[in-house]
Amino acid sequence: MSTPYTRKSLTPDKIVDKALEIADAQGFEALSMRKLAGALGSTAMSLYNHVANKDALLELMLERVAAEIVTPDISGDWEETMRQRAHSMRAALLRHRWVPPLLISTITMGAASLRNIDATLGCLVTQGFTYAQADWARNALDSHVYGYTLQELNYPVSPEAYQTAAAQYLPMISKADYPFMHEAAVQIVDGTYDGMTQFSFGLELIIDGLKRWRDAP
Amino acid sequence: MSTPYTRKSLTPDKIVDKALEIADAQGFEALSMRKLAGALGSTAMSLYNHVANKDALLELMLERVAAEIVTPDISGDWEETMRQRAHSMRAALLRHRWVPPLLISTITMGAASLRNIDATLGCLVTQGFTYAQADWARNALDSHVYGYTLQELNYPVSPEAYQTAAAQYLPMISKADYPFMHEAAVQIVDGTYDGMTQFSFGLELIIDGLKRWRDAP
DNA sequence: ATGTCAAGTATACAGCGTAAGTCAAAAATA
DNA sequence: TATTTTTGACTTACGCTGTATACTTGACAT
Repeated sequence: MSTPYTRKSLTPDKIVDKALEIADAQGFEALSMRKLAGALGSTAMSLYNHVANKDALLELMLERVAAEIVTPDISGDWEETMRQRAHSMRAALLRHRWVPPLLISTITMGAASLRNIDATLGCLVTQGFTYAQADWARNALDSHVYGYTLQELNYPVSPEAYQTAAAQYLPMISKADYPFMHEAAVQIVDGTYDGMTQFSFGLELIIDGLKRWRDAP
Repeated sequence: MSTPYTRKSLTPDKIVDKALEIADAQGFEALSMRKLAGALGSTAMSLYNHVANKDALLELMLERVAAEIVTPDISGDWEETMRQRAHSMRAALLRHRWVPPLLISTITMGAASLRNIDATLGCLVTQGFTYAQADWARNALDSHVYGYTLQELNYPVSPEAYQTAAAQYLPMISKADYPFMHEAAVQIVDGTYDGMTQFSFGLELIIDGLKRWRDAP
């Protein structure tokens, strides 16, 4: 009855595995059905026996990524729990750079996402937040994660290279047109400022504000 | 005298105009070079006499959007200025829903973007922030704008329909699997919570935190 | 009047997602 | 065991995409 197929050389799992591998390594635009099939030693149309279409495949991929995010411990200290969740979200987005652009066009309402949201609300609600407050808090925290990571991914220079990059670009930043950016670049070159924005800065700002809000709404 | 078409009927400006029109109305994936040319009464290849390629067109489009954002008044009160800038950024992103997905893949370093960033730094720096602080502050504020709008655009239900949508989906949110989301939905249905997250909430959280940080770093 | 140059157009190519149809192997049934 | 049914893989084909190449045409300077 439930004897496993020996002929199934392709399975949804294997397909999603390879799709993630390709997207992570070569970017999302490099992921075509033909290429994916080729990497699996098969042909494009064979994939459609296991995956409805490319959008469905995408949703499976996003669900995998969602599963990588730490599920909040409902009884854990909310501040530390939210911190960990935010950092693991950022890590997942950086690991899979192709995800952020898709977060808009694709509504991800898979089990992993829902479970995570539920646990997040749960953690906050059991520690003094109302449901409305918990929803707002999660929204504000997630906004920071998404927005910060978006900017981080967009940034053309790697953190180690800020100083040399600033030195290189400095002559191109017209002091007349962009006086403040120019001065900022100068400060990065001379070491006054290392040029690194920090994920934790905004995160702690928000956590701190949430704490204050909960205690004195 | 009038020939069937007058020379130079196409200009970069006209092309970008129409491209924005199509993308705003029908989404980004609906914008193809052939379709765009057709809407301009021309053919696809004609566009290439005025625009290097589709990516270059995109950059022009993004630059137009960037120009819609309020340029901070350097001598204005920083709190109010940042508030206005954030709101106008969000408005621009909502007006052009196709933008956010592209913010990652396309580095926008056009004049309008640079001018805005420069003015933002300037406003903060002239009011007591160091350059490093100003950079962090801008980054945190922009993170909120991008992240919040991203979630807002992704959300499948319009704000007016939250209550009816919650009532509709309630039976589908398993109380066993997602107890907290279930309760949240209940509270939206019974009116305890209107289900609306608010852009200003997170924004004020951050502004408040920045103020505190500047005064006691 | 003629030559030059820029703008418009036609054709073509490689790639895409995927609908439709074919075929052979595995599973179910007899 | 023999036969039927189901299913996964494959081939072909269609309409779409961005754009390279080559050709034509209109406008203007000499």
